[in-house]
Amino acid sequence: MNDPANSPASQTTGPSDISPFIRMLQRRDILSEEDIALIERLPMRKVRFQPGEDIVAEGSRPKESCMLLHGLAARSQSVSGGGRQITALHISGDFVDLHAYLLKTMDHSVVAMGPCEVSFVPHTAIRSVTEQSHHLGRLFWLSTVIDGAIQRTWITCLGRRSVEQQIAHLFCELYRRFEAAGAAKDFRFELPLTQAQLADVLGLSIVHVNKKLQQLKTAGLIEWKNSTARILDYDRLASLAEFDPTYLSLQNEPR
Amino acid sequence: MNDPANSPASQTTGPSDISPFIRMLQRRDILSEEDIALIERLPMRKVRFQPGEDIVAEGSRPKESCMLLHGLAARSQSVSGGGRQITALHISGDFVDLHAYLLKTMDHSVVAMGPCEVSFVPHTAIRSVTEQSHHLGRLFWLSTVIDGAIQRTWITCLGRRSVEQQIAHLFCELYRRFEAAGAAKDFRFELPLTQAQLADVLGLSIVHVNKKLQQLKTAGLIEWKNSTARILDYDRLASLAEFDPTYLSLQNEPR
DNA sequence: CGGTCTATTGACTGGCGTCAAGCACCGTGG
DNA sequence: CCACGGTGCTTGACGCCAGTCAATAGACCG
Repeated sequence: MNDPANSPASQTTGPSDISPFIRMLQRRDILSEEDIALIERLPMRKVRFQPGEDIVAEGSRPKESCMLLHGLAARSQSVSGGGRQITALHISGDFVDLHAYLLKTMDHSVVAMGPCEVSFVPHTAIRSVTEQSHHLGRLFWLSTVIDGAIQRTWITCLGRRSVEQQIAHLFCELYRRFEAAGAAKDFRFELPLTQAQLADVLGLSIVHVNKKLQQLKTAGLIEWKNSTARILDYDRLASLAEFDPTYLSLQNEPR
Repeated sequence: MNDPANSPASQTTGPSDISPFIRMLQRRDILSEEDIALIERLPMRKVRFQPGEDIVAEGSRPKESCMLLHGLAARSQSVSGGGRQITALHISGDFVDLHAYLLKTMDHSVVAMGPCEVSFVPHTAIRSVTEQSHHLGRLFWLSTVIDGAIQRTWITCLGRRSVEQQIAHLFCELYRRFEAAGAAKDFRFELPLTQAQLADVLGLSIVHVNKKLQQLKTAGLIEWKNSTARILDYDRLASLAEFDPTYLSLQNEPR
């Protein structure tokens, strides 16, 4: 089940366009010319992945971290019996497994949901940049800390919210994140997930997710077909979910 | 419900003993004399809290972060209807809300479970230390990243494990963390939680937690009374929980 | 045109929440 | 000394939510 596609990931050489990552940082704080130059000089190895492929394997000890330039990726932990739980979703501009720079051993895998374009950055280069710019060091740190804030919110959703609320909350979160990344507007965004993958996010069975999705659709709150999601009534959806975007740290503040 | 005790937190002056924090860092990497000196010179404000008191309030914008010197504390998010979810448990030596240094606004509160002794460290001092020592900067970062790893594991437990497994997993995790902190041995540790608080950790009702605890007790796996927990058969408990301590990063490695 | 993947729907079962009652313990005050 | 209220733990009855099993239909592909 859920085995990665066996076609090898295609590796491309040449310069990567890391502007999604720079824009992500600039939404959080002002970058100096030197900071931007440091990032642009980061050595990178660009790789494309097909849906379902492993980008980083659970249990491995990578020597580089991956930045997602395009697509949707997830962190996934497997459990006995073939099941799995998705613990994070990442979009274009996210420095997905930056934490592995310090953790050394992967306690989960990073998987491509849709087609993904990824840049691998050596840990030695990350170290060098953070030692040359305290400010970039803090922004890298911030990136992992925001991931943690999102994870806390997911814990609360899993533990204390109804399934409708969980789905509604996830749609609100993803929309706000895509919107901030410039990848969504007018309450519409690309969501290349299957219902089975969504079930792995929510910790539920496929059947149940399907039925609850129907309810949200017939209630006129969301649409979702052909990998395109649309929020029909954001205010009602957010109030159903008790969604408060503070945890996403979308405000630009000096760090 | 769950209102903090109305007695004001007692504030003490004088030097704090931050050795629990230093020991925590030393279990993860080697500290130089200079690093230790930098930490010992950190300005601190030591405060005691009674069970149930708020150490840091949800929604606040603290100018200092708190280090837990003694006791058990939790991060808690409240939901409508008076419920709450505990998203993390912290023990002696943990730099509990270090992430607030970068996040600025608290998306959750920090609450004392048992009696707690806390040191507040100004964010300006944290910044100064991380700019004086890249190594300490990485270790501070690491501390927040390990918190994230624990949160991921909790997500997987909430989403994809049975209640027995969740409780078993939590007992294994806490024992290994207490043991590493020197606060537990022989499979015995202090766990000053009520079953209601444990229910808020697991996202379950009090009644159900109680019944599943009985099962683990009658199965001869754990004991827990008078705030003292004991694991009777660690191997069976860990295998029931599918517990793999990798995510706790208990290995000492250069970072 | 068959095979695989995804979405959908129904029937049945079991897990977990809610409500409720009762017990044990403890500190307070008559 | 005992009555008391508060808190935490325990247990049973009942109902709903979510999982499992199963079957069907549509989309895409070889």
